[in-house]
Amino acid sequence: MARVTKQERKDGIISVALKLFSEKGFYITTIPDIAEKVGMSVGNFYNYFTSKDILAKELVVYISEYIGAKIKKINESDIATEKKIYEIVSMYFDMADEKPEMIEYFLRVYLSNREVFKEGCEGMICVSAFVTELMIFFDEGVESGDLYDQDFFSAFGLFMGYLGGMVFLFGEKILPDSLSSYKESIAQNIYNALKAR
Amino acid sequence: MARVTKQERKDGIISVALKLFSEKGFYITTIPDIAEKVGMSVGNFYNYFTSKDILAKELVVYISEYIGAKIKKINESDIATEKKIYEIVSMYFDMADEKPEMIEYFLRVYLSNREVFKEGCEGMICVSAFVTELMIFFDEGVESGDLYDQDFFSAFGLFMGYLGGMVFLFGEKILPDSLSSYKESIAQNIYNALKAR
Amino acid sequence: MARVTKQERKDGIISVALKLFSEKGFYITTIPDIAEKVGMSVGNFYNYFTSKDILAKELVVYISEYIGAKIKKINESDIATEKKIYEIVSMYFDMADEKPEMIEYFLRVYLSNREVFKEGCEGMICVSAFVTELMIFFDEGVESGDLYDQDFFSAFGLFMGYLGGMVFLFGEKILPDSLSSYKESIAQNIYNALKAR
Amino acid sequence: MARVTKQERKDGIISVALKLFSEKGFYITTIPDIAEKVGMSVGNFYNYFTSKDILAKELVVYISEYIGAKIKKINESDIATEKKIYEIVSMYFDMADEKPEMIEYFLRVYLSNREVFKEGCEGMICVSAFVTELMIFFDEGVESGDLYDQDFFSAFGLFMGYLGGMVFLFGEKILPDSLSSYKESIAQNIYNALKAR
DNA sequence: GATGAATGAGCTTTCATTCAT
DNA sequence: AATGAATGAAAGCTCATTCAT
Repeated sequence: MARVTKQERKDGIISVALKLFSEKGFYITTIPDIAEKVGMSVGNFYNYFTSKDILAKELVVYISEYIGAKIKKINESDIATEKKIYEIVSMYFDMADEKPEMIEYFLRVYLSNREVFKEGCEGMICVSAFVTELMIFFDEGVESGDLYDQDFFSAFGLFMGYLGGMVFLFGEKILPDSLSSYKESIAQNIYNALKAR
Repeated sequence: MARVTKQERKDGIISVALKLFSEKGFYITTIPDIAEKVGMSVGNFYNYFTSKDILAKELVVYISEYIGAKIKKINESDIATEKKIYEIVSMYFDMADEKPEMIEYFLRVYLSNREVFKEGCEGMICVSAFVTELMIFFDEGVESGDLYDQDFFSAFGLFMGYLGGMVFLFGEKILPDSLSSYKESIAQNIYNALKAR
Repeated sequence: MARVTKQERKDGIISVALKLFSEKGFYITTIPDIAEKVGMSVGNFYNYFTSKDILAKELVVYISEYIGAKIKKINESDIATEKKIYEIVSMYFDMADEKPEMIEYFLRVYLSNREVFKEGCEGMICVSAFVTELMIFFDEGVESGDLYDQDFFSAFGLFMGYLGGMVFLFGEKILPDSLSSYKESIAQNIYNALKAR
Repeated sequence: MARVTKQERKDGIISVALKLFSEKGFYITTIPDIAEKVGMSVGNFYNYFTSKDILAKELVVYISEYIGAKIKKINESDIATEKKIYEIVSMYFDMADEKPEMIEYFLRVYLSNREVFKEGCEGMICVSAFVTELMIFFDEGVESGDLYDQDFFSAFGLFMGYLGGMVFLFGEKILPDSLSSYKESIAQNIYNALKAR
């Protein structure tokens, strides 16, 4: 009778790797580091992920799907576009507070180590779950007449760049206040930038 | 007569390192890589920079001062705040076009490899030249009644996150058009977000 | 069935390192040198000793305990103090003949490379097993009325300095005869110097 | 008008090298270290000593002659052999107090780094000035009937091993008292060991 | 004599990955 | 599935020595 199933082991690795990669960086974190913290042998690690790079890529997909699901829920809720913006900002900042690994991994590992994701994550492949939902949000906002009809990437860059930037500043302990306290003003700024004119 | 002065050598290293670090990443780029491309021996490299980390830190300062000077000029010009925003966006995107190493270094090396900059670049020390100028821009905009008086970091995060995000998308070859073509709409979005209300 | 146990591997390294360090010196001997002679890879060496310095320190302790045990046996034997001196001299010279690495390591590596042993071997920490036994010998000699009651370190310096000096001269091939042939006269000299007066 | 003569420069190097080699060890001390402390360029250093090894060898000769001269004076003085022993011990310990570099260099550099002195200092070549004087001391002592007629090297090993051992213990800060306070008892011990019987 | 930038071999150490058990 | 010893290429960095000026 196995103590842990294969999936549980995999989840264990994902959880530990996310933490270590986001805290110490991709190159600083070693496979022995991860294996030890998971409580398994180095050799066995390779039964679950065939390389360090593969692990890194699976992590992006994992996060993308996780955030994508959250945005999907917001998209499907019956609230105004302006409110949706607030909800997305709120969700993002709450996550940065509660599961900082995810956002930090995104910012510090995925966005920065091109070499690692070059093969297998071309364009937005590994991140499509999450991008697609934002696309839906934006399209619906335009369709409903709430948002100005502009290039999607400009809107996307604003949204994600802004949120990422704030989380980054927070991570650097540069922000004077909690992330939460910025939710309102930032949602407002985004809405002002994107709203129909 | 000396072929190259000491300063020229140093500049050569800076230029090559900027290119390699931003293209291949900090950890992938080796000192032998840099030395070879500069055309000097590994040992001699260390006569100019006492460690790889030190080199990385000097590069941030170098870039920060470079961009800071550009923004300073815009700050000092006699144009409306809205126009200034456009000028900054324009300068940033032009730089990303012509000297992509600088922006890329910022995004991919400085912002991501915390370990490297932990000691010596605490907070915004190494980046102050550039942050200070943006602060001045913002303060003057508020004072003149053009911009809404909000937390500086929120405005800063919007500005830099947005621009960084767009350059990132461009670097990933995800943008359908040139960066230049986005100047107007992005400047507009930023202005809409920050303007007095 | 495992070819070699982990302890056997460690012993193999100790034995080879002792030989090389004592013959060629600490700085001249490289880890690749050691690994090759043991028949293992450089990387694997570090699974047994986490650094060259650590190896050096473990070697001193190893030798100190080895010699300490020998002296202990002599201390516990039921013979006169004068005879004990002879036995110690004899044991020391025999060792210098049969396992010259040990004594040479002591003289040429431990006593000379302060930098290496500064941290972790302060005072006589790494060498206490052996010093303690000599202390016991001396105390018992004084107590039994055989030895003159003087400062321990003076007696210690005489004993070890003298023996070390002779082994050194021998190692330099300066001595006209074998070490063995000096046993009697040197034991006599030591006894004359230390005996009750 | 030259500020310093060639010989003065050489003396400067000798003095600095002696200090650094004895304090930090032969391999830890670099030529740039020495050159800087002397106040000259690395390149110029090589105009005075053609290699690091050569410098090391010249230093031994220098010290050997220095100590040899001191012993010579004692040898030539009109005092009893017992008193001469005391004078030599006293001179040695005073030197260890006032110019510790010399003794330390002997113990930690010359006696330990065989590789360095292998060629050019075979046997006792580099150290003959000093050994010769001790030999004279011993021969005269025997001739005068004060000392027991035994193998010179045994007497030499006792003398130098003992003194070296004490200075070593002192250098390690293991001795409870000053070296000076041991002069009497050690001279006594040596005399007891060597005197006619 | 004097300078110090330049060389390059070589050192210690790390780590992704493999594989016999 | 699981272990962890083993591999070996490669990294950052040092330093004795040279040589153009």
